[in-house]
Amino acid sequence: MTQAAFFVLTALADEPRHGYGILREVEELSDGTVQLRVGTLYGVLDRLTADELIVLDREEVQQGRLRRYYRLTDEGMQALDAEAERMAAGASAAKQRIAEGRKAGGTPPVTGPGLAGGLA
Amino acid sequence: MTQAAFFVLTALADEPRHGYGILREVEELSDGTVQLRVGTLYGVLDRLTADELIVLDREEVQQGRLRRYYRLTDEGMQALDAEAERMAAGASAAKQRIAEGRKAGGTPPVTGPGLAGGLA
DNA sequence: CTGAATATATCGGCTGCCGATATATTCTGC
DNA sequence: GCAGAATATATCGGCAGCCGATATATTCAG
Repeated sequence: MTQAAFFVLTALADEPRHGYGILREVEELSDGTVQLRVGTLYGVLDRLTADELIVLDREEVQQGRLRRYYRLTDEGMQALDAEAERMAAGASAAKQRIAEGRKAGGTPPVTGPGLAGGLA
Repeated sequence: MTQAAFFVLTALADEPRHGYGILREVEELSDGTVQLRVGTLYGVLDRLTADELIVLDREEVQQGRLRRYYRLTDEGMQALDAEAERMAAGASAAKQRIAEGRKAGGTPPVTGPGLAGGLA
């Protein structure tokens, strides 16, 4: 599962949303750190639909604008749950290793010699 | 940052490793859920080196086989830390939404200023 | 009327993952 | 001694997927 797909599923996890709504929701729920692009969205939506992780819930015409709402399937919910689990485990493993690396002495705080040059 | 890059950085977080060692370490630390491929590895290694997130630590010839050890730079450590934070936050957000979606219209979540982001 | 926001969708370029492939040494089993 | 697996490096081409640019259409603010 790609990052984009994960965040689309997450945005749909609590309630059905339409494309543009997903775009804003992803940015909001990630605190602005993830910016799902328009060009990415529809490809992801098509793939997730083909994989039956989401389905077209309904179409509404509101104020002259078409809104196409998608929602998670049970399979999509399970996939998201599993992926969230993997991500949490990965993040946890990384943090643990960072801590181990710091105390392991193998990484002396190299703020001395090499840092003067900075980036090349 | 791609998934592959994240796991390579994680594998290097506690101590320097060589390519083949990274391959096995990623599989082990992810409990077999992530399988970093050989064809993926060297591209990732080159990119991370170009970005100065890792550096070539040393080269050893052990039992006739060349071992090329890489280690994290300070910048790489910071990047990994930041990425782990983002992943933890993403996983946490997903799980929270799954719960909200399941109870579907229950008590609105009172997420105050201190969001449940799983901060370290 | 213009520009921004809302809302949909497509296309081409580029990045990046992965299977296949190549090379070389050591170790295990027969 | 030889075959096959494991260790260890690296490259290449195909394909999937992200993203900027672009197009269309309506509503709202100025």
